[in-house]
Amino acid sequence: MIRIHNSLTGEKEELKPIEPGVLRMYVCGLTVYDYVHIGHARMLLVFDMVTRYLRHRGYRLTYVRNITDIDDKIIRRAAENREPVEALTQRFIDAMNEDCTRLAILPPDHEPRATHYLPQIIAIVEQLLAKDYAYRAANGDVMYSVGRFPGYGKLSGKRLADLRAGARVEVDEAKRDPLDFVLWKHAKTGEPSWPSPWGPGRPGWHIECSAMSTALLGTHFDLHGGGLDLKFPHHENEIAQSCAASGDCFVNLWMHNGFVNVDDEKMSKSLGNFFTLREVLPRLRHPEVLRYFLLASHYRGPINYSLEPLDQADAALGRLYTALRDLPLAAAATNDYHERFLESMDDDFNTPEALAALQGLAREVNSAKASGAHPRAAALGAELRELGSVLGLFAMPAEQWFRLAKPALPQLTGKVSSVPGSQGAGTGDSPGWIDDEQVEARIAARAAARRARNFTESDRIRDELAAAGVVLEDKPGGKTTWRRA
RNA sequence: GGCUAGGUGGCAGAGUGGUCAUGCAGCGGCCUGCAAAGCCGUCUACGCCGGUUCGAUUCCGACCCUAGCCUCCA
Repeated sequence: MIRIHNSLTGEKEELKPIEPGVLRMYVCGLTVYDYVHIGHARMLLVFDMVTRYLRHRGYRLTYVRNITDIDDKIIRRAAENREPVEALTQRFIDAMNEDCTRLAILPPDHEPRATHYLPQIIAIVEQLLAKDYAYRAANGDVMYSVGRFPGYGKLSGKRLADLRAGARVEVDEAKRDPLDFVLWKHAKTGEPSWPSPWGPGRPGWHIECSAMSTALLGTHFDLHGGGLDLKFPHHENEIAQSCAASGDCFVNLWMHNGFVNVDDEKMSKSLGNFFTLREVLPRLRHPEVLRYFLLASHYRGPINYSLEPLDQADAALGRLYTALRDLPLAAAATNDYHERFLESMDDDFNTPEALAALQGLAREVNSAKASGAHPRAAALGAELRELGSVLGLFAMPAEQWFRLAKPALPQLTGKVSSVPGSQGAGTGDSPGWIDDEQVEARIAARAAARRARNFTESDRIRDELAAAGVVLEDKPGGKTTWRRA
């Protein structure tokens, strides 16, 4: 039984598919006017993990993650760059896809773009107008009338009166109620616009998601996700729009992932303290390190981006790969750790606990190896690899992991006033770098010295390699393996 | 001000009414020519004050502190 924390009720609930064996999930994706930062990466990764796990559990899941490719910031950025909106958005969509590929984030089944769904958006606004949930404001915008929707505030635990009292924004003249939000913005000169029954304009942000989710998943589906910051007002508004338009109950379970913080402060574009994936990834041994780091905390809690935990993730993942090393192929064994892994994941995707199970499994593998129980080690190792892959880990053979070096680039931390470039990235051009063949040759020379019991010489070679970032490990039987530090 | 999450050992981070999270780091041992890796063992914990209880880090209440949302934001 899979239990998931539902933001709507604040409690863990059993996952009950609307249609047996089938799940439909919509996740609010990115607004594309800049590169993907670590906060985005966490959201992408969390729902990638959810997707992988639910499918592992046998559900036929349809995963939709939208792209907002028209909004104020996009228009502003395009104007600053003196480039067409479409060129800007396409550039960053391509960049996002590249970043996702690097992080082994599976593509969603559908990735709708707001500008491709104008007819659906217009249709749902018309429905809302017809049902009197919306009105045409004096300035030409179409507004949603929040007061007309009884359930407003349920998701975010807010009351209309509190919201009105706490309103810190200048009340827009066009609004009947300060909490009303825009469904359709009338066109301003020089801005992209589409024809509509209310004249040329463009959609408001919230209505896009209602239109796209309904178009692709229907008026009632299982799961809806996104970052915690979207809970209010974005998701609250989505509920108001979709429920009012369709009369259906929209979404069963709402999931929200926690933030990535820097110096215990939220990382965001507006605060200017964000790190893009393009800055961070070249500083890691492999993107899997970031995946491990993010999975090592529960998806709903905050996570603080800093160097030490990233190094710890590197070491912890390396430990897993060490267990996987030098194992023949075998059928996976099932054991207590397998059970523990599933139980942890079933319990609201407790990935830290699931990783602990993988670590326990790794210890079993190592013990079996040490005691010479090779078939058992191989079977447990196969199990470890299989479970890890459910979390998107172990994308490469173990041996390959140990050929990767931890880049010697300055790390990104603290407030970013000026972001260091990623020049000098790559493993091949660090000072003192020696390639794999040279390493093998030195190891052969050392082996000869050791056979001659010339330990002065063999230790000299080992020190020499250590200086080049290569660590040797002598195995029983005279074999020597190596890894990059 | 309103609402919502949190405060766990040197670090990160799970979890639980009374035996173990886990990883990194430390220490001791085994292994090794010496190392490294691995294995075994081990030391630092549950914000503060009360209450419930045979017993609370875990339940309840007050307090302190932190973050987030209430405005675009994963």
